[in-house]
Formats: sequence, structure tokens, C-alpha cells
Amino acid sequence: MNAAPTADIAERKRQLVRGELAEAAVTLLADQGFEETTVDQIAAAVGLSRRTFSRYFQSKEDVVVHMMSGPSARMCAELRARPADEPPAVALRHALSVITSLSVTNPDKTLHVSRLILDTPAVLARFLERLSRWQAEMAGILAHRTGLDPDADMRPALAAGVALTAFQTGLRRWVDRDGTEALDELVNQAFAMITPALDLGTAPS
Amino acid sequence: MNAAPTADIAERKRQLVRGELAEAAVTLLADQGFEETTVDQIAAAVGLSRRTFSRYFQSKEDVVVHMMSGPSARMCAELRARPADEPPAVALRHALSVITSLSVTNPDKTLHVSRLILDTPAVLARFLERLSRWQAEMAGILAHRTGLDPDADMRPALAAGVALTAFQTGLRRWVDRDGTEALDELVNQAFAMITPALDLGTAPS
DNA sequence: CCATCGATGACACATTGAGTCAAATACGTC
DNA sequence: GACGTATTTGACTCAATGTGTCATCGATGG
Repeated sequence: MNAAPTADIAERKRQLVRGELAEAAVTLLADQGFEETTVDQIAAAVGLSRRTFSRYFQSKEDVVVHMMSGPSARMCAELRARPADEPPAVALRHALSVITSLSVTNPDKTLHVSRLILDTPAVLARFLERLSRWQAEMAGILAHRTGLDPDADMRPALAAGVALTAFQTGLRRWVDRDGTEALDELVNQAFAMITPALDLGTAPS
Repeated sequence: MNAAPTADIAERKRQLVRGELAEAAVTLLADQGFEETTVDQIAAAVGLSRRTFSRYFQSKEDVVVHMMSGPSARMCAELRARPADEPPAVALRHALSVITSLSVTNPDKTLHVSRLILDTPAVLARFLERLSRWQAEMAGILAHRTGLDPDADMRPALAAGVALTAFQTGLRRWVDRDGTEALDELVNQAFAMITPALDLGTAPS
């Protein structure tokens, strides 16, 4: 009868195992390199079988990319929560700061994971594919905020894409600088340069 | 002694086989779906073995993505060739039109391949990773054009990224419209909206 | 105590990507 | 036209991956 609590516990346990797997994976991958690490090693590091690993992650790439899924959901939630009269550029900047703040609360891990993503082609590919989903979701939110029709107007998608370009560029720079410059500041600079493109007017083309 | 001509011929033959493989691959992939098609089928369709396929492409994904490599090289060459005093936005637009013009010279194939790329997550991932390489190369060219230091200034990378965002967004829209609206025109519209962000000034931050 | 359900592991299977080596094919030279 | 050489190809092999299936184990609830 305790359907809800039971499901909660079960789900929490799943997330626990998932977290353990991810933790061990990042350690091993950053240590031995991505291609040189097998799924069996990751699974064994947590005392699980490869089959069980597959039940939590589709692939090695997804382990790394998945660590951004929680933050990305919070980022979209933040974008949704921004005041409706806020300019898109400001709302987008605030939303993305949800992610960039990870570099403050957990600098070492964030840097390691970011480096792993940006320097491993296979992981980068998956990550960018994930980013394109963020973009789609952000575009929908922006369209809703502005009352534009996302199927008729490219501006919401463009604004989301441009904002994510700023994020990517700042992140790349941050990693190239070994985290010595604040990620927030780098993304701020990037945003300042592309803000003109984020001003979705309401006048039709 | 005819070292150069021989190498030329050999290379041309390689490109021929590569083209055959790519052609058969796109046909099969678009026909049966990506996941449902095996490399063996593609190789067999050209009368070659799977091992030989691996010598031409690293993976199924790369077959599709590779079809953009020629155009992308020409696009970068065009960007390099644009007059130095041309505004970045104009130069980028002209460069990208090298690619968008494919939708005019070969509409059906371009549409099929584009749909395959955008609708297949695994292919999209590889494609986006490839785009990020284009971005890096374009950023280098832009930095050279403007005399900016690409390691110190994010603007070249941002401009390239923003231009590619416009391209992606226009391409997505073009595919969603089943090619009924001109890709060139869609990318033009996208460019018009983000052009403000492409004006790399020379004043340091 | 037992029934049930979810998680796990063992096994099997298809697919992929790559290393190795022999055969074949094309090329230039004689 | 014949020969030697270099490249290309195919057969075989292997490690790794992702997935389907099924039995087992443990926890939960009756």
C-alpha cells in the first residue's frame, strides 16, 4: 500500500548505485584515459557486473555526459522561473549560472569531467548531442516566455543556441586555462559579446 | 618515378571506392533505418568485405558525417578567400553558402542525408563533434583575418560558433519543412537575427 | 512463512572495430 | 610480354560492447 514511499526508496537506491558507478567511472576514465578503460573495469570497481552497468548507463560516454543531466534540468527550471519581463539575455545568463556555479562548489571534479568531455571526441560527441536537446528545451521555454511560435519563428532556437555557444566557448576557455580563471567570469565575457543577438524583438520579420 | 601522378591515381581510386561505399550506405541507411542496418550489409552492397569498409570509415556514423567533409573544406577555403576588409558576418555568410548551395545542386540527397543526421542521435552526435572542429578552424581563420589572438580573445570562437548555430538552426528548419523553403533563405534569416553578435570589434575588452 | 517484485549476475548472441597475414590486383620497369 | 613491387583486399582472429534471457537473491508486504 505504501506505493509512493516504496517507489521513492527504490528510486533513491537506484540513484545511489548510479552515483557510485559514475564516481568510479570518472575516476578511472580520468586516470587511465577513456579508450583504455573498459566497462568491466568500471563495474568491477564498484563490485558489480558489466550487465548491471548496462542497466544504468547505455555506454561509457553516457556515464560522463549523465553527470550534467541533473544540473541541466535545474538550469531549465531556473530559466522557466525567471521573471517573464526579464530580457532573454539576462534570463539565459541566470539560467546558465546554475551550471557554471558547479565550478565553484566542486572545482576539481568539474574540471576533470569537463576536460574529459572536451578532450575525448567520443564523449564530446555525446555531450554536444545532449546540448542540442538542452537547446530545444530552452527554445521551447523562451518561446513560451515571449509568446512566439517556436514552429514559425527561429528566434527562440537561435537565442538558445547562441547562449549555449557562449557557454561552450567559456567552458572551453576555462578548461584551457586549467580553471585558473573563473568559469562564471569567462561565460559572462562571452555573454557580453553575443548579447546583441539574444534580443528577441516581437516585431515579425 | 611518376611519384606524384601515381599517388594521385591511387588517392583518386580510394576516393572512388569511398564514394561508392558512402552512396550505398546512405541509400541503405535512409531505407532501412540507421540502427537496423549493419556494416556488413553496406559492404556487401558494394561487393566488399566488412574489413574493407573499416579501412575507409571508422564507423557507420562516419559514413554519413563524411559526406560533409569536402564541402566543409571548401567552406573554410572560401572563408579564407573572402576579402580581408569584409565584415565577419558577411564573410561567414558567404562561406556557409558554399554548404547551403548543396541543397540547390542536389536537393534530394542533401535532404535525405540531413534528415538522417538530424534524426539519428548517434549520427547527430558525430556530426556536432565535427561541427565543433569546423568552429575551431573557422575561429582560427577569423582570428587571422582580424589580427586577434585566438588564445586570448574568445570573439573569433564565438563568432564561428554563432554562425554555425545559425547554420544548424536553418538546416533544422529546412528539414522540418521537408525542403519546401529554400535552405539559403532560412540560413539568411537566421543570420539576420544573429548578425549583431558577429561584429568583432578590434577594441580590447 | 510465504508470495511477490526488483535487482543482480551468468550466459549467450550479434555487432563492431582493429591486428595480422596471405592472396590478388595494378603499376612501373625491363 | 614478363617480372618485381606496392597497394588493396579478404579471411581469420580477438577484445569489447550492448542486449536478451533466465535463474537467483533479498527485501517488502501479506
